Amino acid sequence: MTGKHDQIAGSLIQDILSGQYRVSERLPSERDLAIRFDANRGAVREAMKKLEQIGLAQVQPGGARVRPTDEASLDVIGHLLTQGKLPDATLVDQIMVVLNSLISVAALQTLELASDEEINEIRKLARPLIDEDLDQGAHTLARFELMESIMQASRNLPLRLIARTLFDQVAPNLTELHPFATVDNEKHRIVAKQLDQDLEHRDAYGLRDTFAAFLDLNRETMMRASDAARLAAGQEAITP
Amino acid sequence: MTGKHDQIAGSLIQDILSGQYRVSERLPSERDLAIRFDANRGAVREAMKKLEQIGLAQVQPGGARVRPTDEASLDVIGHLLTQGKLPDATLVDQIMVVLNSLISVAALQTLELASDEEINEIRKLARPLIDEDLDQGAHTLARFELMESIMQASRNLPLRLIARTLFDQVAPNLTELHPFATVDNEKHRIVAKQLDQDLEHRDAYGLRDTFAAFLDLNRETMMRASDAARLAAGQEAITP
DNA sequence: TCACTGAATTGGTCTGACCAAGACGGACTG
DNA sequence: CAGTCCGTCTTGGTCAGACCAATTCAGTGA
Repeated sequence: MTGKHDQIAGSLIQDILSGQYRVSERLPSERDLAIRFDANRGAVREAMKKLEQIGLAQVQPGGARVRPTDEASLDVIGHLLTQGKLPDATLVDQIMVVLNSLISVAALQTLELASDEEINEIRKLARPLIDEDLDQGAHTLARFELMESIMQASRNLPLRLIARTLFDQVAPNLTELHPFATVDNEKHRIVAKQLDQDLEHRDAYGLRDTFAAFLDLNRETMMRASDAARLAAGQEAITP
Repeated sequence: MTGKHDQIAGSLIQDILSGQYRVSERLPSERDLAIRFDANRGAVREAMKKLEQIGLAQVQPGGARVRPTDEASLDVIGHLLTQGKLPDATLVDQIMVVLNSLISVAALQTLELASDEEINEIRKLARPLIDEDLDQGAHTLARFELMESIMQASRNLPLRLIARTLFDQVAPNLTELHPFATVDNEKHRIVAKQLDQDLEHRDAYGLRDTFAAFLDLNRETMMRASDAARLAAGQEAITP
């Protein structure tokens, strides 16, 4: 079960992200919030602590103040994605761009340092994309799993932490896009095959380039899904 | 003043990072910790909350357990850097690699979207590297400021958040390396000039490549500094 | 040997209280 | 009248002690 402080934090995060409070504006006092949420001040306090850690608020004796979103922690991304009913296409695209860039690094470092076993593990994850005829949801999941495995195989700790954080925040929002995703299995199959070969031959720069192609395809797919989803949402709003 | 819960959290973080507890091992109970740190359970609780948010511990009814470092949040980086007396050269290098990769993206996106004013702001930060004869510390600071400004000028939110987080965590540890840094001002001057021109002509791909060179130089400098620092520390340990 | 049960432990929440650091309004001064 | 200074009020930080529900874990019984 989600604790009370989580509910409070979630509510406050949503309030801030939806623009209820202006930047540098003072949030209600812990005591007031305790009354509003019918909770103990301790619970509110923990929620505030979370806001502070996420970087959405700066809490000091005298009062807590709202901080600008772009000075927050990476963890806001997830909340930004969740906040609207549908993930923001622009934001999703930006994330994909970042992943795209990082995966290039990961590809090089992984092939340089990874053991044969590790590489085989990665190749295993590519197999379904080559052999099987996955539906949209399973295909998307498989793609992201493959990407993540490359990231984690690199020995670069910051890289891995960033990758995992981003994946963790995107993943929950992915399911909402599944119904709208139209995956071109054939195109992906070709690229996946190439990936598999690059891995087999430990062709680092080949792998990097192939992954670039793979991710462009992926990015395209995600964008199409986002657009389709927004379109559907718009129609739904018109004819409810 | 640093609050009591911060001290407790700091102490626990150091304990965990230095391997006092094995992964998935149970931490002492909040009550025990309260006694050990001569604090109220509430304060300990806030510290535990911080550990959880950083991703170093998973706290559940029944007990808090240690989580593996590579499943933590990006914020551990700072603690990892601070933990030893000297920043770990490998880790610093890994961070540089990541920044290197991200700045390529930022360079492209910035030149595409940034206004002339913004670009002028960035160029202003490059000037000292070209015109002035900075000492080691000032030079390093100027380099990082320039990098950060490019990142922030890109409209890519996740990119900016990652960049700022990394910079924030590296910055405090930078000062310790200053005495050991040997900067080749001439080499940097040449690259900085090229950067300035690329910016002026809005040559996106040129800028990206120049930045790559700039960062390789930077990375090299950081590595040398790290090595020198460790060497000095080693000697100090031998002849105290 | 293994599944089960019950007591002890642990985190989650609550009430109520005190202190010191900031915020804020009103009086005082130029 | 504008600006400064000071006292009060609010706010976060910490503390003490208590109860509940979930988890552990040792001891029991099959």
